Parts: sequence; C-alpha cells; structure tokens
Amino acid sequence: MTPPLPAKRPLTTVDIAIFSIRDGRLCVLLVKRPSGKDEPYPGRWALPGGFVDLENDKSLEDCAVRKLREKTGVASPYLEQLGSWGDAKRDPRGWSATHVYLALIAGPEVKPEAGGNAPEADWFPVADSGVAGRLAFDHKDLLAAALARIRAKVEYTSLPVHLVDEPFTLTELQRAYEIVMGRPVNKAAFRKRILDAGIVESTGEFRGGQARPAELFRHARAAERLAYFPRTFSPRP
Amino acid sequence: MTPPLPAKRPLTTVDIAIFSIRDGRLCVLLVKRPSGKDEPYPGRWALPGGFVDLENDKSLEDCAVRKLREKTGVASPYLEQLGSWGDAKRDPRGWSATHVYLALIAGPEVKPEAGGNAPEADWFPVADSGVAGRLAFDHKDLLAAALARIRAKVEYTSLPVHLVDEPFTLTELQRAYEIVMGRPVNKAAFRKRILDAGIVESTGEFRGGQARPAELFRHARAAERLAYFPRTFSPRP
DNA sequence: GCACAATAGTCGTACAGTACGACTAATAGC
DNA sequence: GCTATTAGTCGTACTGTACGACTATTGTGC
Repeated sequence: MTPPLPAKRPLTTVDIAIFSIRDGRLCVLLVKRPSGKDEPYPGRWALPGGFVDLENDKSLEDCAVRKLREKTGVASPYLEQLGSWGDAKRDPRGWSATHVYLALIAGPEVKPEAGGNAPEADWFPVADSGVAGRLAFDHKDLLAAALARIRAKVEYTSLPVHLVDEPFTLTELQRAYEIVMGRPVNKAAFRKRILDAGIVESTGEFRGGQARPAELFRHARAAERLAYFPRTFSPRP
Repeated sequence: MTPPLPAKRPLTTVDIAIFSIRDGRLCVLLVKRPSGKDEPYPGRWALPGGFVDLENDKSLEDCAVRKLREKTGVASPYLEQLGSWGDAKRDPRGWSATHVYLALIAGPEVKPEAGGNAPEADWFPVADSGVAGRLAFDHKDLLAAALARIRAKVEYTSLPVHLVDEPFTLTELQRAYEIVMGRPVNKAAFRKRILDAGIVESTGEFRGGQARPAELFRHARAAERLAYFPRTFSPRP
C-alpha cells in the first residue's frame, strides 16, 4: 500500500517586497505585469516574483535571492521571510501558494529596470495608496503585511541599519528610523539607545560637511543581522 | 505567446506545531509516521500535517484548521502562521514546500489519538531533546522555530492567555507565563503589567480553594487576539 | 582673526515602567 | 479563636528613555 503523491499541486511562487529609501521616502520596488494573452492582471503593477524553478532553485530562499539579484543587482541584502499566502482563488490560473520575502536595500545605485526600453520596474513611495490599492493578485495584502512587519520591527530592532549605506553617521541612521516611523525622534534618546544596544560600531573615520564632521559607523560585525532592544520581564542582574 | 504554467510543482504540505500545557510543562503534539512501504521516515515522530487537498481546502489556513480539528477536536484555537520551508531535499519524494502553523490550545480534554488502537499521537514536553532531535523530515528545525517564536512573544504579548482555560485566575495565568519562560516572575510586577495592558477582564466571579478565593478573568473581548505590551520610542503624551 | 551659521554630540532632569520584598486580606480546617 | 494557605497590594529602588538646553567643531564671509 504505497500512498500516492498528490497529482494536483498548487502553483508555487515566490514574491519579494523590496524596500529602500529614495528621496527621503520609504519606497517599494514594483514591476509591471506582462501584457501577453492569458496573462493575469496584464499591465498592472505587482511585487517582483515568479514561479519556483524546481530545476535551478535549491530552496525557496535561493529563489528569492535569485529574483532579487535579477531585479536590483544586489547580492547580499537584508532578507527575511514574511509568510505565505495560498488559496484557490488568488490566481485565476488555479490554486496557488506564494512564499513572500521582505528585503531591505540601501544605496541609489540600484538599477530599477531589467533591460527593455519601456520601464518595467520602478520605485513607489509606500504612502502612494493609489498604486498600492491597484496591485495585481492579492499583492495589496502582501505589501500591507510587509509594511506592518517593518513598522513593528523598527520600534525594537536595528532593522533600519539595512536601509542606509555604510559607513553612515548616526544622524543618517536616525533619519532612516524617522522615515520608517513617520515621525521625528529625539536625538539624545536615539543615540543613547543605539549605542547602548551595540548594534553599530565606529569606523574611526569622520565625514565633514559645512559644519562639524560626524563620526562614521558601520553595522557591528559582532552583532546579529538583526539586534533587538531590551525587553521587559527581565530579572534584575 | 501564452506563458506555460510550470509542469513541475513542489509537493505542498501544511504542518502544525500544536502546544499545550500538560502536567505543568509546555508540550507539543507529535504523530507517528505511518510504516507503509515507500513512506519516508516510517515510525518516526513528526509534527502533524499533510498534503494540501486542492479539492477540499479553500486556503492554507483552512487546511491547518482542518488538520488541527482532526487531531485535537479543537475548533477555535489560537493559530498563527510561522513561516514556510521549501527545498529540493527536505522530502525524499521530491522538491517540497511546507507551510507551518503554530497553534496554542488549553484544557486537558483534548484527545491525543485519532482512532486506532496503537497510540498514534501523543504530547511531548518540549524540553525532551531526545525526541525532538529525532523527528522526521526537517521537523526538528520547524519545532525549534516554533519554540523560538513562542519564547520571544511571551516577553511582550498576551500569548500565554491561549494556554489556560477560561475562566482563569491571575495566578494560573502567571504560571503559564512562567512555564513558557522557564523561570519565575515577580507576582506584583506581573499583575500590574497584565492588568494595565487590558488584555484580561474580570468575570466578577471568584473561585475558592482552601484559602482566599481568587478573582476569575477571561480574555478581554475588546482586546485583539494578541495584545502587545508597551514599546519604546513612544513620544510623551 | 572674528563673528556667524550649521551640524555633531553631550548633559541634566523628569518620568514611565517595572522588579522586588514585605505587607495586608480572605478563606478553610482545626 | 489560631494557623496554614493562597490572593492581592503597597512602597521603594532602579532602569531606560524622552526632552530641551547645552557645548563642540567645522566652514564661510567679512
């Protein structure tokens, strides 16, 4: 009695919500759906992604890294899994399940288009509800979940470190936090918290402007990729 | 130019890490793999789960709820998605992806076996590294991730509320927190934090023992299914 | 050189939240 | 009553942060 493997299997995709700061605003990378016949949601904006390639993708994360490199050229971003969405109706072509990843990248050197002449990919401010509300598939939900994750984690982790280019000044890092949070934070409180948490380390260098030069920092090598700020319920030392 | 849908698709499953408190210990529900020919990991313990049924499961979460009801009889547990794991090698039968859910249930009335005479399912203390280290597939990793999620969230959410039967006393709830955290917490601090957070509400009833009766509480109807304790970076009111 | 603008970085205080042990409160059993 | 037992509170110390005001260091214009 050999148990049969299911003949019908879900269409399986990986989608990525890639965030970066452009012109002082938190932006997400969107790509335009192809307009071919039988293509769902032709011409609509969507999160970059696509079918898992069982021949070439060793794992879901491999697949996400590959797609991210194809779209942005970035090889080593901050990447974490957001979750998975799967049901019978989210794709008109059939029962489909997508594995969604969240990526943060820094720097303006990212190419937003893959090759064609027409712009196929572009950055959109996350506050642009006009575009976000008309995304293909259920990508509006995926994007909302990704934003919620970022906005929750900015409160108690070092996540925005991955949105600024190294080396960075503490003021630049503070600006990244403020952009994600959508409100200003106090300078002294911010600096103490960041430095006490040990998530950045000084390079010893300084960057001068038209005023007092600022000390340059990088992500602490010793720290985890994501550092957490102190939690409660901790016993007294 | 109609784009072809991928002919090869991953084996797609849903697995659930179901936790409950038994005899004062945090336990996870495991099931025994069938011993048929060509069955992977025959006779080994594994997280309950199985293939997504495209005909009957409307969504991944539906699938998780169904499997959980089959195993435990519980219809309305606390259920959240943990993540997904997928690669070419985790299942010897082929490229497979599993969507993992985390469930918390309360009460001892849960039937740990589905029907047969041999015990097919049982509760295991999560501290039992002997069993956890020999689970089928990559379920050791999934279980570790589920435990990490629970142990992180216990610090700043009302999650253990779903591990105690309603109505409960604050002492019982505190015990659930302590079991998950693995260490005692101060009574006065615990009560103030829980009550200020508004995650429980009094029933007005009391339960007497051989000592002073304790006030009975339930999960606050107004509160979210999961309440969060105060975070930092909050501006002064 | 010197005032001045501009940005970096620090100081001191107030306050929220909590960790902690010791206290009071209410019940059952004797 | 007295005692054991568990429920619940009080007061204090302490940690971490929010906040505005302060000092520090540079470039620029005169």
